[in-house]
Amino acid sequence: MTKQRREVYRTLLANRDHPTANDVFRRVQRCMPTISLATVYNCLDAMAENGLINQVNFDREPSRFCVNCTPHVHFRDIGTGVIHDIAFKEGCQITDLLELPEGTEVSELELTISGDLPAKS
Amino acid sequence: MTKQRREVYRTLLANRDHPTANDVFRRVQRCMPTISLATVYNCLDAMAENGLINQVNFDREPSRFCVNCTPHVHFRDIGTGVIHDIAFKEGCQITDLLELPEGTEVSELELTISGDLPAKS
DNA sequence: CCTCGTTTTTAGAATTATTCTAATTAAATC
DNA sequence: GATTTAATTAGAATAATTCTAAAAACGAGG
Repeated sequence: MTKQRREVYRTLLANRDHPTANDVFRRVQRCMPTISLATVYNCLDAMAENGLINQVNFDREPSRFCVNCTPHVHFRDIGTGVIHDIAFKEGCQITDLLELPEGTEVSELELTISGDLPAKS
Repeated sequence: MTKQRREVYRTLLANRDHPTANDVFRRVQRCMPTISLATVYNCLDAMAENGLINQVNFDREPSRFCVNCTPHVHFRDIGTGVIHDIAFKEGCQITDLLELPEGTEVSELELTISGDLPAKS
């Protein structure tokens, strides 16, 4: 654990809006002007490998990062562009819905959804 | 519909192994040596927009393309690297498992899984 | 608290998938 | 068949990410 990693993590916690690596870089720079973009990538990758954060990919867009460690999926509201974390209903296992061979071991699962939220009433 | 688009589509149908744009380019070149990579991207994008094919994204890897138009998800076997199409069980709706606000309209949904298939017995 | 071996950071260059541009060619419509 | 429109081409441009090599920071023993 280095100063840089702590600061990157602190920044992610401070604003849980699914920033890109570049967003994180610009935010961390405010407190730590000498940090480099490569370090931010390095920190994010290291944290993602250790399951501390999640890497979120929408199509060909730049990766985003998410500190929410509870099981959830990502929903992009097409109207606003905002990405929302969506939890599973109680006791639901996505893999139960799939025709996976008996005994398959799932190590990564990423579900991303785009759509429109209902208009506010 | 142009010669190039027909050929790109024919190539995808001939080998349903989730090729990248570059893979498709190299395959189409064998029959049509003057085709350009930009055209392959153009054709793939056009077909994906019209729902004729699917664009498949695993993390930060190059996009892959899939001619399977039935609803399904993608499973990468970590051992072999092969991507398998996995169907849903009868009558299953993934969005039923999620805490989505009543009335949410889903327009895109992508589910990718990595893991290990059971050893053959 | 000093040293040694290891890991991380840094700046900048390199890579690579993808997109853009402008000119040419092909398709479709009348 | 002429004309309008859209697609193709080659190559340059872009942008996210990764790599490189050197310097700095870390952490475990002593």
